[in-house]
Amino acid sequence: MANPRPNKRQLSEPTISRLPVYQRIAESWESRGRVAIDSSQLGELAGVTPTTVRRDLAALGSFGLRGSGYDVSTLRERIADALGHDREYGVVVVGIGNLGRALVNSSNFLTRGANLVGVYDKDPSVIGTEVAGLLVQDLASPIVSATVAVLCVPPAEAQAVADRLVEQGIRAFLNFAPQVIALPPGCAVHYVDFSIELQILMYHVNNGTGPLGGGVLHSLGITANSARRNIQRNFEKS
Amino acid sequence: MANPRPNKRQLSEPTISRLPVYQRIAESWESRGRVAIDSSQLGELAGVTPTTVRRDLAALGSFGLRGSGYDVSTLRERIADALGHDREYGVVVVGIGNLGRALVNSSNFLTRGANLVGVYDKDPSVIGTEVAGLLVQDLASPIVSATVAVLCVPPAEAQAVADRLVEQGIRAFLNFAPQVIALPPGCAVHYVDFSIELQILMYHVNNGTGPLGGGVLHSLGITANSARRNIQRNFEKS
DNA sequence: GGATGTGAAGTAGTTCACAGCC
DNA sequence: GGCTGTGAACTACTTCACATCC
Repeated sequence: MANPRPNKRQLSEPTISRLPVYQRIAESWESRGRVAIDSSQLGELAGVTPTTVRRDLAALGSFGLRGSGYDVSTLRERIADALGHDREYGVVVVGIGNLGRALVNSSNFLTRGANLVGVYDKDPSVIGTEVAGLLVQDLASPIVSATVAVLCVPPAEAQAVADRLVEQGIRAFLNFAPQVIALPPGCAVHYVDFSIELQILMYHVNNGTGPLGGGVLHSLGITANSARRNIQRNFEKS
Repeated sequence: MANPRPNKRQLSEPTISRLPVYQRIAESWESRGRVAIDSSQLGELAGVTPTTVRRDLAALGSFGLRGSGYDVSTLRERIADALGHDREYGVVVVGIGNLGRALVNSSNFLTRGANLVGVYDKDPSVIGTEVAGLLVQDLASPIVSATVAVLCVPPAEAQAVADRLVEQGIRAFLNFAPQVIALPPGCAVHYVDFSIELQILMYHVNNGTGPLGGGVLHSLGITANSARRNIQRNFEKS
C-alpha cells in the first residue's frame, strides 16, 4: 500500500466527492484564460451553494483572495494535491464483457494517474484477445500488482473474485456487479449500480412532486436543496 | 408526468438507495425457500447496521414480526410498492458509443419496469444501425415519449442535449457524461461518473489508513462506519 | 466594495437503548 | 426469549450571518 500523505486533515466524504467537480471547472476556466473564480460562480457550475463551496475549499487551507475569489490555477493545484493526483497508480479490470470493454476504451474513465495494467476474464474464448492494448489474462493466473480492481463480473461471482484479488494484494475496488461484497479491514469499495440509479430516479418521478414541482436529485454530493436552488437561479435569469 | 402515489410518506434519500439492496436480498432468500429474515441478517448482507435496516423498513409501515424478523415475500412486496415497481416506464438512451451500447445490452440495467423505447445519436454513421433490437434514430428527430433519458454523450454536449430532451418532455436523467447539467424545476438527474469514483477510492487509499487499517467506503447509502462494523463482524467469525 | 472563512444555528441521518409485542 | 419499532442522544453536514481581510 502506498504510504499515506503526512498531515492532511481528513476531508468529509461529501467534500471529497465534490472536489473533482470543482477541479474540472477550474481546468476548464484555466484553459479558457480566466484567472479567478468566486464561490458563487463555482457553486452555480457545480450545482451546489456558494457556502458549501467555501467550506469545501477552506478545508484545503485558506487560499482564496477576499474580494476576488479563487485563483483558478491554485484551485486546480490544491485539489490535485488533496486528491493525490501526482501519484500514478495501477488499475486492473476483471470481467471483459460489454461493460468492461466499454470502460477500458472510454476516455472518461482512466484519468489523473490511473493506468490500466491488466485485464482479466475466466472465459477461455476471451482470454488472449486484445483490449485497449493489453492481452486478456486468465483470472486464475497471478494478478499483476495494482492498486484498484474494477469488477465487471456477474453478481454471483463478485464475492469470490474479490476474495481472490484481496489475496493477491488488491485493496480498493470499484464494483459494477449488483452485489454487496464483504472485505477485510483496510479495504475500500465503491459501488456503481445502474439499475439502482434508475430505481431511485423513478421513485422521485413517482413521488417527488411537491408544490413547486419536485426535486433535483443528489449524487456526487450535490444535494436536492442546494441543486434546486441553483437550478432555479439559472432559470429565473432566462 | 405520472400521477403521484397517494399518501406515502417521503422516504429519505439514503433509505431510498438502500431499499433496492434489501429487495435483491429478499428475492434471493425467497427463491431459496427461506421464509423470514431478521434485521441482523439483512444488515450483514447489505453492509449496514441492523438498526438502520429497522428504521428503513419501519418507514414502509410496520410489517415485521417481533421475535422472528421480516417475512421475505412481504418484504419484497413492500419495497416493490414503495419504489413503484408495478409501474412500467420508458427509457431512451442518447449517445450510442461503447458505453451506450454496453448499457442497453447489459442484463443488469433495464429491470423492474424499465423498457427501452428509443436509442438516439447524432452521428450519421451510427443512425440507422440496430442496437438491442431498436434502430438508432437521429437525435434531431422528435424524441419518443419516455420517462427517463440516459445520457452517454460527450460532456461538452450534455447540457444542449438535456435542454432538448426537456423540451421534448423528458423529466428524469441518468447522466454518464462527466458534466454537471442545469435543469428546470420538476426535473431530476443522477450522475454516474466513473472517473470521480476512482478518484474518491484513491483518496482513501492514500489517506485512509487509521490505526486499524482504514475504512470501507460508502456508496448506495452504505456508510463507512456501518460497513466497517459489518465487515469486521464477518471476518471475526473466520 | 466585495469576497472569503468561520462561529453558531439548523437540519438530516445514524446509533443507542429499551419498551412492547409475538 | 428474541426481535421489532422508536424516543432520545449523538454525529455529520449544510446553511446562515457576519467579522475579516484584500
